[in-house]
Amino acid sequence: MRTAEFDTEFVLRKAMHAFMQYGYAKTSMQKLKEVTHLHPGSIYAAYGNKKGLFLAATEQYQKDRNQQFTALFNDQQSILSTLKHYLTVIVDECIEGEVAKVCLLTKSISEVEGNDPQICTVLRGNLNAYEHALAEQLQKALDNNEFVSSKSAQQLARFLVMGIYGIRTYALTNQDPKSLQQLADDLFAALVN
Amino acid sequence: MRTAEFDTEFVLRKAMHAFMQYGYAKTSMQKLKEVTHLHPGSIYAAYGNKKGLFLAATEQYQKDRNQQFTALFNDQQSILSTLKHYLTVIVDECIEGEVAKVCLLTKSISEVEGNDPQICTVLRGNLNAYEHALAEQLQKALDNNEFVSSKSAQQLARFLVMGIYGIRTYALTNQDPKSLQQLADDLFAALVN
DNA sequence: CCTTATCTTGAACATACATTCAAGATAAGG
DNA sequence: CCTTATCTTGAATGTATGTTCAAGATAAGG
Repeated sequence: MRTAEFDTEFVLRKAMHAFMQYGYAKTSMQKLKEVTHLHPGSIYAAYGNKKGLFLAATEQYQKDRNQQFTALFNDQQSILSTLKHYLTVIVDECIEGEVAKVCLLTKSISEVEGNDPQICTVLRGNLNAYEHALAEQLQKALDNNEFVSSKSAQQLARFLVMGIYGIRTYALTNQDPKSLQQLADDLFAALVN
Repeated sequence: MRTAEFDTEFVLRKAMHAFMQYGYAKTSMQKLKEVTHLHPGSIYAAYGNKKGLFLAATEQYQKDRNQQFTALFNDQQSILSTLKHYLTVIVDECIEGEVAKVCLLTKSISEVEGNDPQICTVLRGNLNAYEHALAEQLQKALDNNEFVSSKSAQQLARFLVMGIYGIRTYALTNQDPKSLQQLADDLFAALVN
């Protein structure tokens, strides 16, 4: 008998970043070999194929994101102030030089849509879960009377994710931090008004 | 002497739709051959290579989009009501079955970012021009006193394109027409309030 | 109507890709 | 300490890709 040697989280995070940078199609097995320090045999033994590795990397991404999200929203601040802070975190991520300049989920679903329905379904599920998590927080904020709104938490969450997706896409055309932060501020204001 | 036989606009629109459906990397020359009814020699003679064909298709896309935009905003309606209508047009486009389900520019820049700076620069230019065109319309609406705002036309336009990018991305996760239309309505309301 | 320049055709090419596999290495069990 | 199961290694494979090119076809000019 023998146990696997490589660190799964290390491998998946390295793969994840390659997929974020180059996209699904343009991240070659060659590249994945290099960044993970794994030989083809090991990759195929552990994940089946490139798609399997991608889906595993996606899962790791979702885990890491969830942890970041929970850590932020489990502090003792008001939900709204945490949300405002969360938006600035996203803005910072969008700026050149960050490790996670884009969202792996939206970038991948945009690329793969029309090519691989299976991957799309997985990504859609993850993104819907994200929207749901935001809706939960907004519902709590409404319950706490942190703000009032004519809209439901679900509708507010939908608007919020739309804005977040929009900021991330806009950042591909304009890297000016002030413009991005202003978008985040305008989005927040539109939400609570 | 001899003149080229194929219809440039036909070819570019066919290529354009293939790139929209499959993305830049996953649209093979094989596929482009099929949809354009052109043989490799003709494609390479006319456009140099796959990238050249893509850039030409992008140019055609921009032309077609500009025409649609100008046609909409040159009617005699108020700018705001035209804008509201424009948003519903975009929502309709997002729904499965439409010829142009996604925006070629944002889809491509998202995919190619990190792979091909040259293509990115071209796409960024096109998207900035789009933002600028919206800013012009909003400035006119402000000048006409169609609405008042504490924000500049430029800031409003930025928020608007963010929303449009966001709706298009959100549509990849949720195809429900009512949800999408509601997003468009909320976006419009956030803009003019 | 012949010439010539240019376009069309499609087979051929080199490369890059995802994937496989057999040989070698190594950790756990007895 | 030997056995055996499993992991690691990396060369090899087949396929798909973008691209080239020489031969054939055809429209314009004289």
